[in-house]
Amino acid sequence: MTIPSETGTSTDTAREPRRNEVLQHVTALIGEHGIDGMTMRQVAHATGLSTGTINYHFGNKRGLVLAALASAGEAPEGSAPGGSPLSRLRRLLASFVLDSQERRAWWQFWVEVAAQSARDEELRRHERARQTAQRRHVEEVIEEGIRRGEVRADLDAATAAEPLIALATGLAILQLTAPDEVTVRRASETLEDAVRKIATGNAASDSGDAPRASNG
Amino acid sequence: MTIPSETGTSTDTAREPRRNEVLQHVTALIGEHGIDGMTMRQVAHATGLSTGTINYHFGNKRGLVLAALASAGEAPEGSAPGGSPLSRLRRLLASFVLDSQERRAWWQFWVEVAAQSARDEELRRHERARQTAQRRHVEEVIEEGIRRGEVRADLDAATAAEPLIALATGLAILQLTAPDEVTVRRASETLEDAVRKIATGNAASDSGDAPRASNG
Amino acid sequence: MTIPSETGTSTDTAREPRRNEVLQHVTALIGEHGIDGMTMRQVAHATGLSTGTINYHFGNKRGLVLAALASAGEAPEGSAPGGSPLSRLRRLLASFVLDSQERRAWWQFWVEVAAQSARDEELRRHERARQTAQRRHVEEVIEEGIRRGEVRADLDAATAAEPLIALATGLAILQLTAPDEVTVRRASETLEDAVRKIATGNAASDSGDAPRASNG
Amino acid sequence: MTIPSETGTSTDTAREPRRNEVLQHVTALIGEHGIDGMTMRQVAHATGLSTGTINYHFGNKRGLVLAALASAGEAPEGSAPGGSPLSRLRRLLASFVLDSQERRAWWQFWVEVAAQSARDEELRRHERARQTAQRRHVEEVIEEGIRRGEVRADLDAATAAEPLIALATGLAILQLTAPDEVTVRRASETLEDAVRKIATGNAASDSGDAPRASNG
DNA sequence: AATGAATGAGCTTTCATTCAT
DNA sequence: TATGAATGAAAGCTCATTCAT
Repeated sequence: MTIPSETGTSTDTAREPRRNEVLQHVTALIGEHGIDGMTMRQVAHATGLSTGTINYHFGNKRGLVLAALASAGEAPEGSAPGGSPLSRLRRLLASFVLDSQERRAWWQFWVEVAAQSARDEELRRHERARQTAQRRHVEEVIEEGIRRGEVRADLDAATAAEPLIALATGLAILQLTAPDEVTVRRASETLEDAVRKIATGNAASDSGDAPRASNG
Repeated sequence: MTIPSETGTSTDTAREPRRNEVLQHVTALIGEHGIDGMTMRQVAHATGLSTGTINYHFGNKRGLVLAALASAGEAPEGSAPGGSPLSRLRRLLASFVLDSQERRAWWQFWVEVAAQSARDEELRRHERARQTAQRRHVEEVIEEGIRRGEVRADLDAATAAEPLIALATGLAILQLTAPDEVTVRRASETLEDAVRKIATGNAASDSGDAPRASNG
Repeated sequence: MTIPSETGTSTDTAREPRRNEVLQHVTALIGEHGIDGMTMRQVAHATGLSTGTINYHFGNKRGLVLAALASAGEAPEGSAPGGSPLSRLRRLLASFVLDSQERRAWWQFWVEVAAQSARDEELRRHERARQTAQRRHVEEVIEEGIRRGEVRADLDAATAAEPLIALATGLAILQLTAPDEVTVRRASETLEDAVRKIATGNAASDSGDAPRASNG
Repeated sequence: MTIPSETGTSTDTAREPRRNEVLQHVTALIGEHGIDGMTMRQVAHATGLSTGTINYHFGNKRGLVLAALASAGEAPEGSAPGGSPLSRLRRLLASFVLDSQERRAWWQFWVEVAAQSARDEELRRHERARQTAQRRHVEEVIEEGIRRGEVRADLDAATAAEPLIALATGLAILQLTAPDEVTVRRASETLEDAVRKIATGNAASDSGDAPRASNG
């Protein structure tokens, strides 16, 4: 509750540095135990607060989870600004590669939210908003890539973004289920390949032939 | 009691028609409430049995979920045999399009299992086995497609299958989060497009603009 | 149930060799898990029968326990006949020394029955009967010992038996709680000492001074 | 709330008068129904608390039983100080005479613990500690009796204590199994007799016929 | 704002017992 | 006789939530 109104950013408020700290613990705990599996006591213990205090500030468990979802936003380092469109796209897609504990933890959290979203209207709204924002972001990057000549001009940004994200998402889940190095590396290569396929070759390293063609 | 005569697909439909009936209820209930959210009492009520009986046959809730996962196998109508390789591939990918309540229910079940798998070794093994079988199936279909000239010969079946499934999986989740007609139709088109891109055009309709112009 | 009427002994019947086998398993299981802790399934598994069969023959769990109590009678080797009165007494008291797994198991069974008896009228009757029989047995042995001049003539058999058994019983429980060699040896010595104190010295090995006096 | 001012005996009566109240109920309930027979709901009902509260404070049923065992310590009025050594010994042994409902209840609790101890390492440790403390107490009383000339000087306190307690324990169980006045009176007399046998006659009444005539 | 003891509904699981075969 | 699937009451325990302090 009590979302401060006057401070600027929505992610980290001046008067409530504690709040985000709590929500980060919640995100981690959900990734570790699932939404239903996470208990208020675990949150209390992790944050050093009491269950009473947690409920006092977030109303109830649902409010806490919702707040965590709103706060967790997107995968770490997913949308750092700067660089050419293609390099930004690569960086964004790199956040779908589970090569660090941090990334893996975030995706565990996400898949839990996705599962719950399938049967919870409000959660679904949150998650859909996140996806929409992400898709728009990719669209804009692609559009700018086209303007700069880094991306093939025959592409439609509005059509190309969604499959790209879907592919990345599918690969993320695959890595969640098969958490070995080979799977992670293959996912990374597949995503690089996907970028290569939409690139003109003017700014990207490769424009070669078939994706890793290796047959007779 | 009644020993089914014609089916030879499932693991043990032999003398336990009741068993599979229970597991179908479990699959549905997990899709509806999540694994943690499903209660043994719900299962008992849905099946018309008592909780004692459920536990008598499946050991405990975990055993029940595991059995359901093993039984749920794959998305409905996912791998019906017959037809040309490309049409079989289309049919398989069509099971990732959530255009019926049955499909949607199955994918709700699946995403729940995927979430739980991220933190449960045994579930992960099950799910990984399912994915591996699915990938092999797609690989074989593509290989046969290549042999028959329906699929581009420059493709490597072993490499092409995984991204295809990942794309489809990502789209399935997208449809779960945004369960509207537009999203479903777009997912369907994206998958058809993906098939078109690997087809030669001899057997399937072609839109001509392959991601990159086919090379020598 | 169905106690055969025509066969001779009450302990082992001609037509039902199985019955006593079952009850021995029950005795062992009670010693291992307690009365409440023992389950009908354990009995079924141990005997190779089904729970239905067990209940068919003994009515219910209570009947089974009662039958086991009646059958278990006394500590193993407790009342083998033969030998002089004093040696028979020593042999009987030796059954209170937990120097074998068999004895220890029996006493675990017994203490469980004793605990339950404290709040179960019928069990109490059984146990009291066993104690009475045991006391009479000791009384008779002492009386014969007096007649033969092996036991001090100033003793009253009716008064001396009970404390002797009580001492032995108390020591048995002590050994149950402290199952180490020292405690067992000390119990054995204490009982030998008790026998020595009632003996005249004519037939027993010792009539020495204070019981293990070792001070000053 | 109310911090007791004069008692300093128990472990933690400090700021938890409620705790001991609960444990007394537990002791009584175990005596009445046995450890397995006592339910958490019974405890909740008897104490006026909820099962959640009981588990909140004691962790689980096992923790509750263990706490009760630690708290129950010894038989009521067993070790009140004051008086001559022999009178203190008599008073202590009197706690093995089940002539009041309170005593009987305590011994029912105890025999239940003894039974459970036979197959529970931790319970056994508790019970053994209680027995050791009790034996030491008796040893000290006997030693002081010897110093004061009330107890025969040829006795070894370290050796005499254990049989005395074993005898008393065996009699207590006997009274549990045969809860009639005669048995109780006989137990009382047997114990008085045992005291007489170790007394010199200077301070206590003596029947003169020590088990064996005192030697030079 | 913060606490944590207290709650009680509701969960999974066990188990003696029944009964159609 | 013998079976074992089925039962359902009841157990121990968990946990989000409340509330007096």
